[in-house]
Amino acid sequence: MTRAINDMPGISAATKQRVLDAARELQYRPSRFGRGLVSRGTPTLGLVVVDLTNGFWAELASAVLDEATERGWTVLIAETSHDARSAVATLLDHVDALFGLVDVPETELDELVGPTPIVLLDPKPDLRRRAWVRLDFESAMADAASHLVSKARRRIVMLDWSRSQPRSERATSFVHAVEGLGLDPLVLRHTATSEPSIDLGRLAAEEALVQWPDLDAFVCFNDPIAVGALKACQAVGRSVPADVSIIGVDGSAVGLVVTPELTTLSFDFRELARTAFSTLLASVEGSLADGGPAAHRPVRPQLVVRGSS
Amino acid sequence: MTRAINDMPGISAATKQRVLDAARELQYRPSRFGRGLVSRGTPTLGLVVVDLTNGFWAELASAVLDEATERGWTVLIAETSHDARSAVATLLDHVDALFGLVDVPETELDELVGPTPIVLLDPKPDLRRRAWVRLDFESAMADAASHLVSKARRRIVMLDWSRSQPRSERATSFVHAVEGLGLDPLVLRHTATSEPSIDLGRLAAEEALVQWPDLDAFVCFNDPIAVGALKACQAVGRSVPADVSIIGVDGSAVGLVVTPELTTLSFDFRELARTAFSTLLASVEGSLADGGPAAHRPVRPQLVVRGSS
DNA sequence: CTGAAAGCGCTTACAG
DNA sequence: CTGAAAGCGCTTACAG
Repeated sequence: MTRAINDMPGISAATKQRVLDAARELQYRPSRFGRGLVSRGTPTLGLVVVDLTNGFWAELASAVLDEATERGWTVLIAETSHDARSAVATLLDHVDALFGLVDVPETELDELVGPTPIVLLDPKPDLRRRAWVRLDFESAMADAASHLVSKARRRIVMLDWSRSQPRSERATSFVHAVEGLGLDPLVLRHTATSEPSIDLGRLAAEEALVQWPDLDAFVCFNDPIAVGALKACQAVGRSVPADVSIIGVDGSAVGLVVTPELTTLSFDFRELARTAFSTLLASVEGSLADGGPAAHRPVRPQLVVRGSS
Repeated sequence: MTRAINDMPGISAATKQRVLDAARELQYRPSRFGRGLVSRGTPTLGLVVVDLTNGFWAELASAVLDEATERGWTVLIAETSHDARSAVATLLDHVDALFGLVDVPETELDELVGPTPIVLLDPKPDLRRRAWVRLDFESAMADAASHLVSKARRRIVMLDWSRSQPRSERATSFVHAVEGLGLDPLVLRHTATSEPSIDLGRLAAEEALVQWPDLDAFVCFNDPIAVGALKACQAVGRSVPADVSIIGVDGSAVGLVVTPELTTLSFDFRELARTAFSTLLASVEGSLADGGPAAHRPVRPQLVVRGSS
C-alpha cells in the first residue's frame, strides 16, 4: 500500500495497479497527519499580516513566500485586520513558528502564543522580550529631512499613525532628524480605529493644511497615507512638488502609480524576509536568547527620490 | 498531561502546575500531527495565487481569508509566479483542498493534484473536467461597449494578455460585445513571459497607439494594464478621457489611486470567495460531479464608471 | 515480492 | 484525581 502510493521499489506492477485502482475506487486520500507524524513534514511558518490589500503587507508576504520556498518552508498567512487574537490562535494549530505583527498587550502575548517560537516585526518596547526584527528609520529619516531642506523646505509636517502608541517609531526618528537640522518638528498623529489608508491620509492632510497653512512638506507614516496627502493637495490646488513636497514610507508599488511618482523611504522586502528567517532560525536553535541584545536585527529603509519632492 | 496542557477538568491544581513547569523546562511543544491525527484539526484550504503584489490576487486572498475564517477553515497560500508546479506540490502536503489558478497542461493536472479536491479559477477549457469557478465577462463587456459608444467612441482597442491561450476569455467577450454594436473589434494580444503589469500595459498601449493612431478607447485585460495605458497616453499627450477612454478589469485599489480614477469591470471579491467555497464544499461532499454542467458557477463583474471614461 | 508488527505523538475512554 | 491502554493513519524495519 505505502509502496504503491508513493511508488517505491519492491512491489510488482500488477499488485501496484490493483492497489491504485482500489484507492481510486474508495476515493482514498492519505492523511497529512498520519504521514507527518512519522516523516516530520516540512516546517511551516505562520505569517501574521494586518491586511493583504495594503501594499506593504502584500510585498512582505510575497518576499516571505519566496524566501520560505527557497529554504524548504511552507507559509501559512493570517490577516489580523478583523480579529488578531483568533487569527493567531488558528494559525498556531498549524505552524512551527510565527513571524509578523501581533499587536496585543504584553501580558496577552505569552498566553496567546505559548511556547511557539515567534519573531515579531517592529514590536512595541514592552513586547521586545521575544525575538524581533527592528525597522530602523533613523538614517533614512535624516536623509529625508536633509533632502527636504535642500529643496528649501522649512515647515515639514509628519502625518503619523499608530493604534496604541503615543507616537510611532518613524515619527520619533522624524523628530530627531528635523530637530537635528534646527527646525520645528510638526507632527499630526492619527490614532484611528481605521487602517493607515489612502482615505485616512487624505483626511489627515486636509486637517494639517488647516492647522499649518504655511506647511511646505509632508512626511507620511506610509505610502498610502502619502498618496492620500497627494490627493488632498491636488484637491485644494497646492501643487506637488512645487508648493508642497511629499515623502512616504514603504516603497510599495502604489508610489509608482501616482503622478508625480512618490518619493519614499523604501524597504528591501527580500532583505526583510531574510532577516526574519535568520532571526527565527537562530531563535529556534536557541543560539539566540529571547530578548537579549542580539535577539533583534535592524532593517533600514533607503530614501528613494522621485517626482513628489 | 493532556489534562494539564489543554486545561481540562479532572486534575488537581498541584499536579497541573507540576506538569506545566516540567513542560516549560523541557521546551515541550505539542506536535500538530499527533494532535491532528486524533482530533482531525480544522480543515485547511490551499489558495494558489500568481502574485500577491498584483491587486487582483491580494484582494482575492484577503476575501478568501475572511470567508475561510468565518467557516472555520485555515488558509495556506502559495505563489506560482516562480514555479507553479513546486508551489502546488508543497501546498498539497498541508491542505485538504485547493482553490486558485493552476496553469499547467491538462495532462499534468491529475498527476500534480492527485485525488485532492480542487476548484479551479477560470481555467482553460481543457481543464474544466474539475470543479471550477467561471469568470463571466459577457454582460459586463456589453455594458462597457455600450458605455463607450454612448461617449462617441468608435475605435476601441482591447489590450489583451494571455500566457498560453490564443485569446483570453475577456477578449472573446469584448469581441462579442463590440461586434454586437456593429464596430470592428481591435485586439492587441501580448503573450508575454512577463506578468500583466503596469509596465507591460504601458508598452502595449504605446504599440497600439502606433498601430491604430486613430484609436479612441482602450479596454484592458486588467487594471494594471489599464494604468499602464493611462501612463502611455499621458506620456504622449493624449488626454484621458477627452481624447481616449480607458476601461480596466479587476476593481482593485490601484484604479482609485490614479488620476483620473479608472473605469473598470469590478469584481465582488467576497462573492467570488463565497462561490469558490460553496463549489468546493459541494465538490467535496460529492454532491457535485466534477466536470458536469453543474460543476461550475459564474461570477460576473460589474461596470463601474469613473473618471477615465 | 508480500505481509504484518512496531512506533511516530497525541486524545479518548477506561480502570484504579 | 491519577495512571496507563487503545487507537488515530501513516511509514519503517523486519519476517516470511
